Amino acid sequence: MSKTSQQNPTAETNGVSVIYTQAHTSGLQQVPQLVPVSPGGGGKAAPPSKQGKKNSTLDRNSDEYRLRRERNNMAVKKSRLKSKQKAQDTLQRVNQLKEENERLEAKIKLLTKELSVLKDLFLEHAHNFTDSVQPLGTENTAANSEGSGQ
Amino acid sequence: MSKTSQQNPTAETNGVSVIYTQAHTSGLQQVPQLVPVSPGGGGKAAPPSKQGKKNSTLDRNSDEYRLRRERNNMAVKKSRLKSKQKAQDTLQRVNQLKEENERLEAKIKLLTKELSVLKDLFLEHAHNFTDSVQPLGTENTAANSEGSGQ
DNA sequence: GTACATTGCGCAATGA
DNA sequence: ATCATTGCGCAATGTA
Repeated sequence: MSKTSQQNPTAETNGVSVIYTQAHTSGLQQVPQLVPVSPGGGGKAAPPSKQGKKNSTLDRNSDEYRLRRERNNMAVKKSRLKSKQKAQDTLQRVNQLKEENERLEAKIKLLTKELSVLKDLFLEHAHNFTDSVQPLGTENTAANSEGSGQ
Repeated sequence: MSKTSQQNPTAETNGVSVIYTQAHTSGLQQVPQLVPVSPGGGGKAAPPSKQGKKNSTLDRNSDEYRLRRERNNMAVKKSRLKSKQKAQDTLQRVNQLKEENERLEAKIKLLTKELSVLKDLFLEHAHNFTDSVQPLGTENTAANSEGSGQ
């Protein structure tokens, strides 16, 4: 169910993303200087009207912009890694708990059996036991003290 | 830790994505017909060389393209929802297991105590017990049958 | 080969 | 202003 491929890490998938990640640093500046609406992902680009202010700093060509983008990309990667790690941990926790559960159930089974044996032994010789005890004192036989629990 | 905002569902975040999701249907067709390298997300667009074949059907203007894209977008959304659901289920499973664990531990505690009481009782009257039993037969006293073995 | 499912990635909005 | 999260769309890849 998938686990064998997983695109290239960091680098590009075909040979373009890199350009945008490093281009501005070198002299490649192949950035489209006339992008109409940004065909890419969740990106926007140019609200039909209203661009007479901070556009200078926010425009795609700005170094500021690229810097911000790159930093955010790092943050995103980091965050996603963390998220995946957490998910994996949770999954592991489930297995851990399942194991412990089995362990506990086994122990319960054992204790229950042990208890049952002792109780049977008690009943089996209850008469001899009480016969020999009752006459001597007035002690509590407690044959039913804790019964069969909850 | 986030849960209050969550951008607009389906619709746009600022007023552009919609164009790409529906534009071709209406008459807006503001698609950039000269996109150089695709400034968007993981998108590529034009491997420096080699485009003399299926580009006609794959080009951004193609209705086929938009159809495929839209379908994939749906699939992606669905897949991500499923993924999140699963994660949540896993988390819930953890809590469930933790509860059961506590329940089991409590039971073990109870059983242990019960057993301890019975054993004490046994030892307390062991002599009387054996006195009355041994003479009759050669039965196993079993006072240590299961000991404290875990 | 088509259709859907997953996954890595970058963008932008928004939370902290 | 900085980083962290999150919804979203794209494209590659996997699966049926």
